[in-house]
Amino acid sequence: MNTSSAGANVVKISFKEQMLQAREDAIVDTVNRLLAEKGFDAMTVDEVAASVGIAKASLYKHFPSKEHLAAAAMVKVMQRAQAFIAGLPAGGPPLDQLKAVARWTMEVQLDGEMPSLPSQNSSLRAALMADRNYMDGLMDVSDRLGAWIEAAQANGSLNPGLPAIAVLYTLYARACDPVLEFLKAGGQHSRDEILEMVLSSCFDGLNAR
Amino acid sequence: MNTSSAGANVVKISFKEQMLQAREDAIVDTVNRLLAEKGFDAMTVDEVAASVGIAKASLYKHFPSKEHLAAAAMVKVMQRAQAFIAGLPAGGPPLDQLKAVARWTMEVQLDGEMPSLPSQNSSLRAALMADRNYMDGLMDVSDRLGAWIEAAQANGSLNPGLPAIAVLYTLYARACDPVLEFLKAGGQHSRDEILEMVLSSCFDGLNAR
DNA sequence: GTCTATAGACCGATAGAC
DNA sequence: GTCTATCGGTCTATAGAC
Repeated sequence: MNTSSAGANVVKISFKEQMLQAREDAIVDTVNRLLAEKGFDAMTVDEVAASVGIAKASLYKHFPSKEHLAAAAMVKVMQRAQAFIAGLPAGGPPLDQLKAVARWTMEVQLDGEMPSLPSQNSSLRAALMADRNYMDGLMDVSDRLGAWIEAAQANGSLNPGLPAIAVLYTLYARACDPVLEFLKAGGQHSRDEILEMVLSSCFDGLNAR
Repeated sequence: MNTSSAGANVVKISFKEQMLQAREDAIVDTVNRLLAEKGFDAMTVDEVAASVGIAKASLYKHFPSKEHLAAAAMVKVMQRAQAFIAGLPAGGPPLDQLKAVARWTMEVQLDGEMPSLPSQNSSLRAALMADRNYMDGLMDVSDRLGAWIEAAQANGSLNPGLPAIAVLYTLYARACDPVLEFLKAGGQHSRDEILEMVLSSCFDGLNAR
């Protein structure tokens, strides 16, 4: 095998992989949208295949089960979160960083891009816990948020009476806060107003200050 | 028909109805527990029948569909909420009343007695909206909470910058706040500590005061 | 003997999986 | 495109109350 044919081979493999990757991206995007729209249980694999425009059998060439499809969508969202966090201007007040992340999370949900998974489904939980990419992303995000939480508590901007883990969970919970969809469905407030209200109730609380 | 036979008839009917009512209560309690444990989609009608200890066909003598089973469970929870609200000492500070209701809601969830329904399921939504008892209960509770919210905002204890509807939704959302289950699963905090933390983050906010 | 309610087999639809 | 499992919902034979 000479250099030129080897080169062609390399290009061909790369191209093929690129196609596979592109289709996988299309699948994951579709799954992500369907998960956000209808939730895991209501989403069917047939629907995914039809929506992507490929045969159901082809889906199973990429992902071995419905759970793995959902896990792939979660991985992608987690990577988006990591990218957002990495893109934040470093050195800002930790409280502002936390607020920015909370706001971003809610924006993703309002935009219909946040997969909604049943927290009780055990097979799904197992698939997520077994997914290295997901768990690594989760750990990474948790570490970064945890550091900001502790820094914000240390500098007196965040309530030091709450355990950091409780604060972390409270921030994560904004990703599936039903208040957002309720207010959106009410139609009485703009997207920005909704974001401000929920962000305020989260950080400032319901009490008067 | 003479008086004595009429009397016997009345007693007999009453007894029969009592049996039916007792079984219906058993069904609703079982449904409530299963809904809290596994959610609507994962709960099967066969499972309900087996758990109650009756035949599935007998279930359908009481409730015409799975959705109506869930609606019945929701009605019962709503009635419990109404009873709790009615039992609150009248005349207290409205903010305290709201906190008491929020705490009660979270206790119900922590005790595994809060049905978890998918908010996206349209047939379930339709069944709930069509259920007079449920809607009446929801309106009643919303009216009472709404009055307290406005009173608390008027007396300066609750942030008047938030629309009352946003406050109401935020309180309702405590009934399905995943932070409770996360903290409980963590095992690092007692039930009371968890309640205090979430209640504090809800009313006082995450920020330092 | 009649009548109701039950138990449990059964059906059609649909999902995931291959 | 097929296969199998499972689910919501129905049907029928029967047991027991009266």
